[in-house]
Amino acid sequence: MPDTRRRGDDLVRAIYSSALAELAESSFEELSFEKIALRARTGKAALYRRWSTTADLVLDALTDPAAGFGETRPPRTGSLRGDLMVLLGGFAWILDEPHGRALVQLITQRQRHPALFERVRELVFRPRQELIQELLGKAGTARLAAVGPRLVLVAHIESGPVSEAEVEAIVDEVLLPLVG
Amino acid sequence: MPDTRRRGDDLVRAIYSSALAELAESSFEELSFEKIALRARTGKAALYRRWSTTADLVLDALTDPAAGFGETRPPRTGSLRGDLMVLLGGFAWILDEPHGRALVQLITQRQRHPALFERVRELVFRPRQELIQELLGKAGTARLAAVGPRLVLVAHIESGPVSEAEVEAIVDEVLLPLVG
DNA sequence: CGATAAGGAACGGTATCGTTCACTAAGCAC
DNA sequence: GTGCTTAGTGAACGATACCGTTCCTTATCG
Repeated sequence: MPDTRRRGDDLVRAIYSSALAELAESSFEELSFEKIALRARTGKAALYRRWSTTADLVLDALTDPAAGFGETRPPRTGSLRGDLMVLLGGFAWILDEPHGRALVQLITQRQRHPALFERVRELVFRPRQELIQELLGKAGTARLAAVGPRLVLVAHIESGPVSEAEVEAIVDEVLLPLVG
Repeated sequence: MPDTRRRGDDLVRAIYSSALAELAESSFEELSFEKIALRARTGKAALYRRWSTTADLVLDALTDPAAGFGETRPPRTGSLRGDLMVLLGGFAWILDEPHGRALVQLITQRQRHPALFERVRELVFRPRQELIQELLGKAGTARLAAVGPRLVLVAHIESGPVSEAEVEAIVDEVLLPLVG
């Protein structure tokens, strides 16, 4: 039975994954090295050797490209409506993924962990907002470009997973009328 | 030194106040009978005599009219813009009050404490949404009426207290164009 | 084979838990 | 007022869980 003990990056990625999964299921306040180590089936020592707080660990986990927040490319479907649907639909989808639910837990941490919150904003909100602002052209102020992602986010917080139909409604009833 | 020991409703209101204050400063997960009792300068026994979980306590605290979530009356300033400003401005103001910050802590509790979240929705979101929908007249769908409060809420979550100018921008750049 | 680091158990320390106790202030009946 | 009943105060309890750290064993890699 070879390869029964993970090392290095292999182990680190497993830890990241466990941390985000744990975060998605509970809350940042309830995160602990103990639970993360248990879920990753490793010892706490391996964690303390690398990080000194759960905030540091989560910060690294978010930054890791493998987490899936990396690139957000412009859709180019041909129509503004199509592009908005792809961008916001993708956002809604991510929010329901494990690592996306971890993100949702972090948005309430602005005051207590500014660095963590800022990282979330950089990884999730800013790239989408910038893309949308480009799509909207000269009509798109920063505030207007933020409306779509923000509405999707609150919809998710209030009612859970945001359906395609809901995204459609946001695009058709709010965003398009505003720029048309 | 008379009246040094509170009883009944007097004490209960002090407990409610302490619970919401404690919640505003930390998070729902970190709430404990111990902290609430300490802040209210009473014994834990007085709390356990009335509630069995912090969720029950907070639920009652929110429901208490003295908490300040009670009435939300239509503004009637004469103009749609004025009415929207009053409603959304008032909402933004509440979110920065102690009991409003307690509310913000609860909006992430939908999955773990549905009853608690539902109460928050009833007390804060629904009344404002209904009033706005009335204001908008026949042009106002439920989804459209929710846009204002939702944008104010996310603005608060992302950047802290929402200024009058920010509310003005939401009204002028988003809401009014949508119904004009 | 030797150096490194993972696995896992154990440590003492701390926090909160829910409960119980004796004490005494407050409210009520008379 | 006096006395009785109710209930808030405040401290203590043992139980439990988890904290962050350290230890020894052993797999992995060069």
